[in-house]
Amino acid sequence: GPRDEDYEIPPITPPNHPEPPPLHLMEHDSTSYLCHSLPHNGLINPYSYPELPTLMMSNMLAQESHLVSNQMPSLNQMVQAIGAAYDCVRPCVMQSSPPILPNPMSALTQLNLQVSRGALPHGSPSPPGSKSATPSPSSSNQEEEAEAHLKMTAEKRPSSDMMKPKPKPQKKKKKKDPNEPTKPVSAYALFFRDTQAAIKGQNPNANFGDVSKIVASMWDGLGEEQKQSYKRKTEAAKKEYLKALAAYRASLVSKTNNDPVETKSAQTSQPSPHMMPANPLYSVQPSSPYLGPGAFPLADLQSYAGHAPRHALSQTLSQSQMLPSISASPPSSFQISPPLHPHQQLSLHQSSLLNQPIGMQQVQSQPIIPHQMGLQASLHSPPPGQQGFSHLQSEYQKSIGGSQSPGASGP
DNA sequence: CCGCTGATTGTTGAT
DNA sequence: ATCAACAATCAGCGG
Repeated sequence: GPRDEDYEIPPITPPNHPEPPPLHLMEHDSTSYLCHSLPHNGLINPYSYPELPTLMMSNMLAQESHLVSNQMPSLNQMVQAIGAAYDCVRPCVMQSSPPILPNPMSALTQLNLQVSRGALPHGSPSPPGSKSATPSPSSSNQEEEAEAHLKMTAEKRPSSDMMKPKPKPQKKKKKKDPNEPTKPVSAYALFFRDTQAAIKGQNPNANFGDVSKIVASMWDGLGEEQKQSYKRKTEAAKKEYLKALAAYRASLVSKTNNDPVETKSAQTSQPSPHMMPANPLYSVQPSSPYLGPGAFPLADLQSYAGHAPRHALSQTLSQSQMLPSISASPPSSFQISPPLHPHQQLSLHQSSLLNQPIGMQQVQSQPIIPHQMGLQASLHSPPPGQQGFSHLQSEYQKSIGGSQSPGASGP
């Protein structure tokens, strides 16, 4: 795969971790060249999810928790070191520490922070999007070049001649019949759609690239169960899509044969009496549309964050973050998002709709229900904006040590 | 027939 | 309509 290339294998394995961690630890991120050393730390902290995790992953929670604690110290150190090296690092560290916030937001917040950094007020070297910008000119030159070369080679040479079915070069989108039924979006796309809103809401500054990375990380960290849930939806949609497609084709054929004029009526009636014609997909998915954007995702977001993104996220975050917060405008980008917990609702919905294991688990294992409710209530009312949680922010900071200054807070 | 690879598609938002 | 990063999916070809 494309991104595999990057995986260069982490030069440094986490000394502290005896076992290969489930996820975050190992992140050999692709872009590690930027800052290998601190990969996880950045994430780790941020991802320490206190109670959210219960969402879906019970076991992970346990593991991670302990992991987090272990890493915390190292994280600080690393950060410091890194900071020294790269001047930008401190930010990442900061908030990571909250040991256990009562609210789920913690994870989310962290996430935000990371992301927010992307906004970079001024000159920041290398936003995620601008890969070519190359943050470190001298140091990674060779590597970069090599990489680039490799890429190019791969891109151009490799299979171009060899295997390239390439029946039709169609560079970009091929026109599709407008009438043709839309293909069901992939599980990932679905997930992206949902999550993206939440992420953006929390980090307005995050650009598409950042969001994409985060989402990817989340997706990666997403429990299989959850993934499956998405997949199920997709599958169902696909099924219907197939049907619709068949119908569409049939109608098309008939249309061709018969009368073009009948297109409309043919479509409508042909497709299947019992199924919906226009967009089977949407009708199928109860999740996003009904609950609303952000509902599920948000909750998930937290859990995802906690889960520990494998690679990109950490890197991305660390990179970006570092620069911005350097000086001191933490709060600006760092808005804590309202802990909306629509998640609960969602779970219920899902479970009822498609017996979701997740939801059940949550309820069972998570006694926090009351807690959540409270949060929900508070969050729910206020707009997704950032006002409602301002106090939260304070609290959060407080708990973590007031200032995010890395050096300041010693172990 | 299965696996691998490349190309395509989809997500949002800005241009 | 296009692009950004990313993942899923599709299509084609080789063993």
